[in-house]
Amino acid sequence: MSILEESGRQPLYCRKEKSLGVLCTNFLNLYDKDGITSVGLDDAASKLGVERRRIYDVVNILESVGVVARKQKNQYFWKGYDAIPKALEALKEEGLKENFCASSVCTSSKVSDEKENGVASDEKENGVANDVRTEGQENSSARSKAENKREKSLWLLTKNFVKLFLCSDMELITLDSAAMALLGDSHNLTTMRTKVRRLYDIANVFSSMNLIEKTHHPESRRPAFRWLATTGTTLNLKEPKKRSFGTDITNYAFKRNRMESSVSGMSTVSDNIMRCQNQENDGNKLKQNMQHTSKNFVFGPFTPVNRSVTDDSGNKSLNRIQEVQSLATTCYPRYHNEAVSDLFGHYQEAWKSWYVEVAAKEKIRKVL
DNA sequence: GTATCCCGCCAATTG
DNA sequence: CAATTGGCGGGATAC
Repeated sequence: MSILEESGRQPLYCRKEKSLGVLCTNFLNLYDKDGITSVGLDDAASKLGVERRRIYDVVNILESVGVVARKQKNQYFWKGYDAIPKALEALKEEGLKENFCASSVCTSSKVSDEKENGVASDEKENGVANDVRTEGQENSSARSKAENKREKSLWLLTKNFVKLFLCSDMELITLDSAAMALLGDSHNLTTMRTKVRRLYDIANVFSSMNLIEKTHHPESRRPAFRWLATTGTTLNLKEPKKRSFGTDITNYAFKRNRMESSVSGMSTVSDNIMRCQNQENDGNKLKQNMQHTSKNFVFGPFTPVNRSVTDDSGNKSLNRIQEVQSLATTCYPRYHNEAVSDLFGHYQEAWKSWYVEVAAKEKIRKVL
């Protein structure tokens, strides 16, 4: 009931609550339990209250890091956090080996386009004799087609994004530079935009998992991301961020249309409200009564990793260091100086293409 | 303004 | 053919 009441005043639609990051967190919370071995897409979609399309996004990204693995249509294996270290290790190796760092021989910084073939025995784990690997001798046509699509997939993009962090010594990477690097050739604006959009998606879920963290590039002040999980022995991620906004894991809410709650269109709204309240689904609602301290609210994926709350499983003291460290950059003082920003604006374009290119190129190559 | 990035159309794949 | 997958980018939000 309260929801209805409140609806009169509040936005009624909050983009942040619908972010992939939040969805990912919920997804993780929902399946990170003992006994879980597989994930059904339909199940996930309904339990989390989102459209199937979104589940694909999350799952594809998570698959790149080993958290889940494709089993069959509509079904994924649940590997959990424990599978992450291994997956990252594999990605790193894979990235170091193949072209990844060496690639920048020519002037155009290209890293991507790796044909993802050759050795391609990228089976994360043993076992799992799997998917469409119709061995045999014939594979040229059928294979290339499938691969072709696979090449643009979120799955691959994610892997490459990770490799960027793992294989280069760049601590800070802007999505633009990442897009640039992972684009390879076509530098046209639209392609870039699309790629960046995807990277935002990926960055979102990674942020929610604390694999990366958003900051700002020291000088340029441009938003950039920093890799948090140390590839070494122990990953210090574990524990995705707590759920935000109450206890409801479902993501039912109003669509983008804000619509004035005063007039028509009420049908859909109330409909949603109904479901929102119910959240009936099963008994496995992970309840975590968030204390609404307005301070500990974890609003979206991009909030600086906040210490706060006495975390249940206190096995993450490792984070502290990095958190403190990042604080410096995170809390970078922001000042709006007309002249400066204006001047900067003029250089922005040049800077964008210049810096991005140089940074990506130089840095990546340096590793080898 | 700029940075983010949700949403869902619709094409490609699968079954 | 229907159902699954999942590119893609328009345009709404957040800051």
